Amino acid sequence: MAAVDLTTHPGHLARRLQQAHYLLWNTMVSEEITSPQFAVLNALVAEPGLDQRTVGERVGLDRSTIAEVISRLSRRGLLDKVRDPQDGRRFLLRLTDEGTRTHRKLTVRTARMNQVFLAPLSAEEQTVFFDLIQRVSDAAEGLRNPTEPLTTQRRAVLHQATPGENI
Amino acid sequence: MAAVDLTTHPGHLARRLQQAHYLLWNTMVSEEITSPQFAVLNALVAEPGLDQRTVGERVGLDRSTIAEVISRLSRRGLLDKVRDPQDGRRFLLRLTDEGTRTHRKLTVRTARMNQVFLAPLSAEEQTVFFDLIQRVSDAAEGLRNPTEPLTTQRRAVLHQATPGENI
DNA sequence: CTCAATTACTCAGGGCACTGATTATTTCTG
DNA sequence: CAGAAATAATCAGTGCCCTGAGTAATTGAG
Repeated sequence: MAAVDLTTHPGHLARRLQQAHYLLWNTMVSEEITSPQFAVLNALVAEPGLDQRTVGERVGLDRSTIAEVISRLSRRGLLDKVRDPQDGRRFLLRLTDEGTRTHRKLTVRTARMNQVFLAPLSAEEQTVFFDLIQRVSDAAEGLRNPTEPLTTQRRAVLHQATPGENI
Repeated sequence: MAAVDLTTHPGHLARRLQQAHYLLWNTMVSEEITSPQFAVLNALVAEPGLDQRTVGERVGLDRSTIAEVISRLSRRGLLDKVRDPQDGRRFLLRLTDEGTRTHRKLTVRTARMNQVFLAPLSAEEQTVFFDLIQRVSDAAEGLRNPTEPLTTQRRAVLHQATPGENI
């Protein structure tokens, strides 16, 4: 009888929100190209010639995930990967014509989907929605991604242990 | 130059929010038990003896995912799975003592984590945050999960095509 | 009562997401 | 300049998440 109410758990809500979005994307935007893939295309439309790691940073994908996503996009012929002559560690990424066309097409559909997705909220509520989610995400990101090395206080916040217990 | 601003895309924000949560969960709650796994434990504390499908419904996991999650929890000895004598298709699920202990332990840590996660928001903002996310999720869920069979209007909303284009 | 539909679960397959370890290249330092 | 440290990418491993297809058991209609 010590069950908690998950509707007050932001993590659970976040997961449900993403599932809902996934679903809508699938029916309204594309079954081929996923939302993270679109984010990568979009980043490369804005800044052609970025390297893999930086694209990942722009769209919020870690080194392993971005590698997979890019490999799929490359396999589909939507982008080209060439070694940076200036720095042999990097691969420079650039959309193909097909990639650019796909991005343009999906941009339209994505806008429509966002409208449907956000339809339950008024215009002001939508603004608040964006603001609140962003603030929470940024703050959590900041906890992990220290400007200064881990402070004693932040360490305390993150790792306060239940005395004598560990999972 | 037709790149869009992803910070106004709810799907992108939802993904980032979930990533942020995942991270915090890992450092503040458990590296062994995931948030969806905790949700399942929680559902079985509230209603012991549920079958697999119903647990999935309670916590928002589809048939395939719930099967995997439950198989992991069962492998770790946190729950028992027995065939329903009344209905040979079902498996009835029940936490072991170890499962109950784990749930109790994680409940405390989860509460602490939620506090840290939501710290950037005032109390009123937190309420709004929950409300907005829930309304959006429920609405999207409703689009897919028809009470009445698919209406012409909803079909129109979901599948309006760009004339002459398909991905 | 029998056969068809439904229901619970499983399996195969594709994609996202993270960590820890490894490799290749560049950069920094003594 | 040589060796150490840092950086970009890869790989292996685990887990979540969905769809479509398949299996076994139950239910329901004729």
